[in-house]
Amino acid sequence: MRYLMTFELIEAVVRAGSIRKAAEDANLTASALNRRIQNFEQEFGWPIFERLPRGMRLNPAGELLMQHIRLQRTDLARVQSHVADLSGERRGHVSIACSQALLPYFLPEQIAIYRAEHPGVTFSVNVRDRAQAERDLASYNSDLALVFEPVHLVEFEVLSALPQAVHAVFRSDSPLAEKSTLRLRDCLNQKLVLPSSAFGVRHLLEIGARRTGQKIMPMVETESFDLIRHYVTQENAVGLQIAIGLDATKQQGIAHRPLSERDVPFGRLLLGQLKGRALPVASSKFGQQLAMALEKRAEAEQHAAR
Amino acid sequence: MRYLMTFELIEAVVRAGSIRKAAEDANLTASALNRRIQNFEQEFGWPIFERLPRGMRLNPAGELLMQHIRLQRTDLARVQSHVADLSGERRGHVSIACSQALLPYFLPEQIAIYRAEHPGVTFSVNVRDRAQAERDLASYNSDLALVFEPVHLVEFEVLSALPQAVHAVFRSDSPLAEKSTLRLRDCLNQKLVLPSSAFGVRHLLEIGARRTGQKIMPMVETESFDLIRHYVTQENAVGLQIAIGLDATKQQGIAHRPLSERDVPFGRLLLGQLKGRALPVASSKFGQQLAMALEKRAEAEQHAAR
DNA sequence: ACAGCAGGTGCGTTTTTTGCATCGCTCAGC
DNA sequence: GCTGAGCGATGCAAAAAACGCACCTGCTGT
Repeated sequence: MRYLMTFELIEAVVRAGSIRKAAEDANLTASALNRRIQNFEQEFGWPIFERLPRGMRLNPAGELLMQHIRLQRTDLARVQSHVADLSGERRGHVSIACSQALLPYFLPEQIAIYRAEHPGVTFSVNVRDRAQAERDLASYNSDLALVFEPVHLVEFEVLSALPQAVHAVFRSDSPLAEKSTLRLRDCLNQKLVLPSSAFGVRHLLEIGARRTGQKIMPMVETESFDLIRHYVTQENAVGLQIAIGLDATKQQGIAHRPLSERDVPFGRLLLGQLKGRALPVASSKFGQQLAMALEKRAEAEQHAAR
Repeated sequence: MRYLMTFELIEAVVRAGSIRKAAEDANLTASALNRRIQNFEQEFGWPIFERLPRGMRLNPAGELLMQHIRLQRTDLARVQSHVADLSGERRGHVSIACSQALLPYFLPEQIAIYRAEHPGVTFSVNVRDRAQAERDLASYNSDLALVFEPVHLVEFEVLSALPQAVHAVFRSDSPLAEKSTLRLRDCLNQKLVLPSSAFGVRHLLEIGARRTGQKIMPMVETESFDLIRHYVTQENAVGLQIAIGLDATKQQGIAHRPLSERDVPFGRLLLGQLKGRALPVASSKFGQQLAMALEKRAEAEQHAAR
């Protein structure tokens, strides 16, 4: 889009930190870029950059303008997406920020289902911790967020919620597999493989441990849910994570059982978008599909619990 | 804004209905304008106009684009307003759609109060009936709406509400002035000067008349509240409108009394904006001032009723 | 049949944007 | 305390984009 060029160049300067570097990235001379920015500031009415000896930095007015630029671009994308939709073939791009637990089974399956219907739609999946996922929405870097136990929930519009029990995962020959529900004390005297404290699962466990006066002493602590799932097959240990990241039928040699809600509270897996934002067609429809899938899963889990 | 020129030209074509007329309005030749639009459509990816033998009309894609254009422009105005605000002097423009009853006393006073604080802020006040005020918000033609008994209330975010009794207005020497509250039947046997049926006051009166089985037979029916107020000084007649449009201390020779709520239900005077929209600073602050003024008035009226 | 008005186009002219060379300034490193 | 590298700003000529003019085709109402 030619008429958006100035905005793109401004963003390039923000990224690069100086006109000269940005000009190089954009295949322009520094002088041309410099002039565009000066002209824009004149039209806009105020400077948007601070001129520092070592480059350019946005001033407060520039920060406000950047919000506008991002909104503008994503809204244009939304319009184009709508237009593409009403002219037949659905095209577009869906960007989703999600917790790690969604990566192994749930999201790949859902994306494949959607793309089977609409091959013209592309996806970007970004792993974000529960705080950063919300920031991603607010900066228009992601259309949707699917996160376990989000932190702030301001500017976060919940599209669907799925209660999730914390599950213990272990070798399928472990005696723990004999029970259908585990107590926290069943796990705490085992060798533990846990997510680090930035994660929602760990947060819930700490709550549970505090409530029952027990102490959590992990043997291995990691940021990788993948490592947790695989480590328990190496050593006879117990890992803890949420149900949606586990599927014993798909990984040989492991089993998992929920922890009783009496010991560890349920967490919530939330699907959401930025409050008040109108999503592009593809993102909106994919969000609806996810919401339905989550609901179906909620029913299935409720049924299994009875 | 130079980079918005294309959008303005597109709007001009939409308004004028043809390239040639729009070109004349914009001090351009038809060929130049034609090229800009063709270039834009190429960049956008789809045609946005239908080419008719008698001119141009937006196609569905164009309608979607127009929404984007309007949003874009108002959001830019919001950003500029914010920037102006943080650089000291508050500037900007407030556009408000309002019912006729606000014109004589309430709005002039409020605007004057605001402009005494912030002389850099300009206003546009548009009289709209209760349905059109809501359309004005939706099309970004007005920032705020202050309307009596709005119709749909979809996309309408209520900022403040003031219950309003219907008042009878008459010459100050009328015997009606002796009572503090009037019954509907006190008025219906007088010569009546009423707003026409598009107005909320009339709507409430019809409800009241139907409820009490009486019949409304106006002698003069008008769209001008101003005429109502002045006519009653000419002939010994009774006019009906809402309290906020009346102020006996400011117009000599007239008096007004509320109709009892038992006969005619209270209406609601609502201050609102488009749902989810972020207003420019000036409009937002003026909205807050209006809300406070309405609340103060509500308290005063409640006090007077006791 | 024809006048009137619509959008589209080829081409020369005008305006805007760009690239190059260069200036003045700041600051890290010797 | 000097120096050189890096920064933004600017004068000027070249390149690119936008524009105005003249003219085309197509449709419609009379």
